Amino acid sequence: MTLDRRIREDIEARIRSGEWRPGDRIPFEHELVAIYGCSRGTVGKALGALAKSGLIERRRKAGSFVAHPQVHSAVLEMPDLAQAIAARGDVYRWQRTGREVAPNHADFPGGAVVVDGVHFGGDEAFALEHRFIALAAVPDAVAERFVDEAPDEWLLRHVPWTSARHGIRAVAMTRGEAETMGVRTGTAALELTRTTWRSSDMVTRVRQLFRGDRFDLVAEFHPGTR
Amino acid sequence: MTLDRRIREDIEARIRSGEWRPGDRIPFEHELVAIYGCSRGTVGKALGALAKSGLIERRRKAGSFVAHPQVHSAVLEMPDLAQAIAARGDVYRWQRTGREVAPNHADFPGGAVVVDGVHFGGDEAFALEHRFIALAAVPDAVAERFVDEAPDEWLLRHVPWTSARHGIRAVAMTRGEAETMGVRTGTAALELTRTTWRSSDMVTRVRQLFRGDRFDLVAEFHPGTR
DNA sequence: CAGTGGTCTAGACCACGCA
DNA sequence: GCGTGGTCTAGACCACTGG
Repeated sequence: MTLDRRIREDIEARIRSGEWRPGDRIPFEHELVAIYGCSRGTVGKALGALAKSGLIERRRKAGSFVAHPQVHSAVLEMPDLAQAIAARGDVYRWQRTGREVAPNHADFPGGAVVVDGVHFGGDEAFALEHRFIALAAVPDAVAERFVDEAPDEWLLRHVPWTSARHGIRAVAMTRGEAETMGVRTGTAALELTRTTWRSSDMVTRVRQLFRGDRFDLVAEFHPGTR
Repeated sequence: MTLDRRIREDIEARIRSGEWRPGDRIPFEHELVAIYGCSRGTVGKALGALAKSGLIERRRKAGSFVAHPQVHSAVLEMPDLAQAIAARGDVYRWQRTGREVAPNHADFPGGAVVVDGVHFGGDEAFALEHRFIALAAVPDAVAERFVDEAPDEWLLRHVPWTSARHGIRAVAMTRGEAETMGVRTGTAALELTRTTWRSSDMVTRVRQLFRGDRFDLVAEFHPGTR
């Protein structure tokens, strides 16, 4: 156990136990230096980590204070479909249902490849996918058929380090969607919309539709544990 | 601009631009020390932050390497209902529709308070809520009516620093739910289930139901920006 | 204006793991 | 064995800001 971590966990335990309550000032750096018999650098690193995780606030001249809790953000595990399906014990399969090139799409200067397909788990359709891939950012995509490999896996190998924005909604399936999924029209579905950038260039935009009764997302929030 | 941050952004820019690709080794600490003319501590802090954010991997004796991208987690902003509704320009209102004490609930040793209610935005029902509050962790809850104040706000003031787990699904509204929400039975709804702990004690469990067409969650993923 | 946190330095020792 | 990253030290200067 490193000292840095021990200091963090000591302080976190006092906060979680209620011994130090929101708004309370915790000991100054130089006091913690005396308590733990270490250098200021080590204490500073521990407090810095606690501040980054949102558990404390630090103010010059005033000291460090227990922050007021705000359970307003959580880490959401976005599913890798192939893995999620494999974890359920099913065999994953991608089936492309359509592909075209849109040379002039309003949202994609330089054009886009549009791919439609279905992610299967065993014999059941697990998710529908409708995807745009920007040719300006990923010119290689124009030569790719996406028959044997799903676009997400292909993109992961061809486009390094992206950022993303996800939208999550509940929608009723249209008739065509429901037919493909093998459920009744109007069945509740979880709609995941993801836009992905590399630096400031849009790389891909995808809409994935999951059966509401077969799929759920999980988000964890553990301040200080990050 | 601090030097620590400048080093981080330099390296991140080279990774995002593709100059350094996944799997590539980036310069050793002592090389970066020479490049930036600073101490090893500063370089180490910068690389440590990049590693924590998942942009690089560090291995003893081998060096630091550009990680392979994995867009599998994102920071989800969990809505504060009152704020979310206010942001839409509506007036927020909580209406309790039920409250009882369950002294012997299987999941809550020590019993629980069970609260039902509706979150309104203007005249429209925005979300339904069904909540358990563990009396073992929050004994004060037995005396609280939750008429004037919604349980989430009350809990925020009475139970500091919790961790939580969220589940997100799409469901079809039951007849009773749909009537309360003023929509047709079977309408798609976003179901948010949150369980909250303080240390290892379960504090509360809530199921919130949102109209799918009036509500969406947003999750951002920006490696290195965290 | 005095004391805090923010940042940085120039060392040090150590464990690990590749060669 | 030996070089790497992981951790820590005992200082230092500075900007900010609360009293």
